[in-house]
Amino acid sequence: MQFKIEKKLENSLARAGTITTSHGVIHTPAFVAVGTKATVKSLNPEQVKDIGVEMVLGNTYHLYLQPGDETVREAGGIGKFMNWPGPTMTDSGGFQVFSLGAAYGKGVSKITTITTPEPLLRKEGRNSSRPAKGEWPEAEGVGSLAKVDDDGVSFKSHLDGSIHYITPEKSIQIQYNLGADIIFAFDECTSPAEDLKYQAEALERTHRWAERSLAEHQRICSAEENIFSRSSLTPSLRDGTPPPVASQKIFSSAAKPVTDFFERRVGERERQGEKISNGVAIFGIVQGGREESLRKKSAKIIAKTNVDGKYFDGFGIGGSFAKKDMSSAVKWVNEILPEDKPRHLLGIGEPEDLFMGVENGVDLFDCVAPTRLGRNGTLYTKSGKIIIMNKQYRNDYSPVEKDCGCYTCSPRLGGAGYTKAYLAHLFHGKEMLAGTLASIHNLYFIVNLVKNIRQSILDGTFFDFKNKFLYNYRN
RNA sequence: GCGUCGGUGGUAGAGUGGUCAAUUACAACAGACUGUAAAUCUGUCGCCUUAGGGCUACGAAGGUUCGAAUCCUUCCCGACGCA
Repeated sequence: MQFKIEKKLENSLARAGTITTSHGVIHTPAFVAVGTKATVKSLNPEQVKDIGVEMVLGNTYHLYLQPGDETVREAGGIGKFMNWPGPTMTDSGGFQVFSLGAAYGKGVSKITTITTPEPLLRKEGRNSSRPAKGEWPEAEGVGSLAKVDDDGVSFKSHLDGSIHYITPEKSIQIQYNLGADIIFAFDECTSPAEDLKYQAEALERTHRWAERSLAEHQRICSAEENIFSRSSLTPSLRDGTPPPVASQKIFSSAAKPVTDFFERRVGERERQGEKISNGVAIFGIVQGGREESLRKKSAKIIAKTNVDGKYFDGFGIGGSFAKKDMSSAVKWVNEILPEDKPRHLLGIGEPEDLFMGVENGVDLFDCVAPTRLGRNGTLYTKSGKIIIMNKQYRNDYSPVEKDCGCYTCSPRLGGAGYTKAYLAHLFHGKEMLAGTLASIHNLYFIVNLVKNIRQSILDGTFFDFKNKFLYNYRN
């Protein structure tokens, strides 16, 4: 992976650049489509591509549970598996520590209104030792499906109740099997309801896990280099016989031929003439809640974390934010992180947040909002969000947005394109097409917004564009 | 014509003397959703209201009762059976 900055915007941290991976180029700032279970919900890859998406984000935890990372590896990696030819990244499962753990059943999410510790929301007795095999400590968190200890996280599968233990090493191993271009270190996303003491403890843990993630990444990719580099690729391996001992440790089902997959990757890298020591880039994740000292400390530590001189290739900024805390947290962090590496603001992507993030030095975003809102009947427009099921749209025969270039809004087949009345009808009728057309529009809206933001950086018109857009958007 | 069963809020359908303005589902209306346990979830859903309550309601009209959607009588309507 390579990151190049094309232009920096004066009087801000904003920059426009490119990330090059063996599967293609991402023009940053960019919005990454979320495809948790190796699918951008309701869309096929061609639709995703036509929308203008340049990278898709899968999830370690979800794909590990179903269909299993081994299956994805055998399929040739997440991109090949889902028939998406472009760049991919996988989240480490760190967010599920939060969403299935501290946040479980509490109505707390990425964005909250909580800005002070709320003891009532905290679980009792957490941070104890790892549960014994086959046991789930119900008493320690009512209904919670994730439990953190210093070594890793116990998850109780939401699919079948089975218990799984994921460590930083395990997360990286799974992510290697998933085979994305960019992977993330395993982290703990904390709830803002936790007190400062817990935030600090969790942060220390995240930092230790960052180093362990990086070390495991190094271990695997150097093993991969040894085993699969051209010079050492032995004839027996080409036949698909089991790889040597070193890789058997890495891949539990070593009997299966894995050579094709790696040969393909090696070949691809060589064809592109890239001098990359490994095809997989790893991003470290900065946490620290809303506390300035913790955020800055985290940025410093993650930035300088290295294993044998190998540093993180980029950075994720994680956490559950109160809206008003987000810009300051992002700014604190990006002022410290090395300028020459990409930063990904994890899970954030409302229009206002995109401007805020870019202005404060963010290069990559991902967010479930466009697809989830779309499926649930809320559509982005330049003058704010609309709920398409509302009565007023039942007989509105105009497109969602007149000058929108998305498939849903554009004239097709000699007609005028889809109308609000038609979308309202599809939603009221619970038709599958509803979610698809709405997701296309919303994803296009957000992806295109970020593209326009990028262009405004190149043109030097960022602040003008921002002010005009937000004025209209907020009515 | 005789007999049987039934008529409940926009719909379906519970309730069969007081805890019933009436379970529930659907529809309707409004809202939420930010590294996806989400094609999900929440609220409202007779009328009025100074939000405590007031008023009108379970086909219609009478009646029994302290009290009726619930029991009785007559009528109207529907389904089925027999003529």
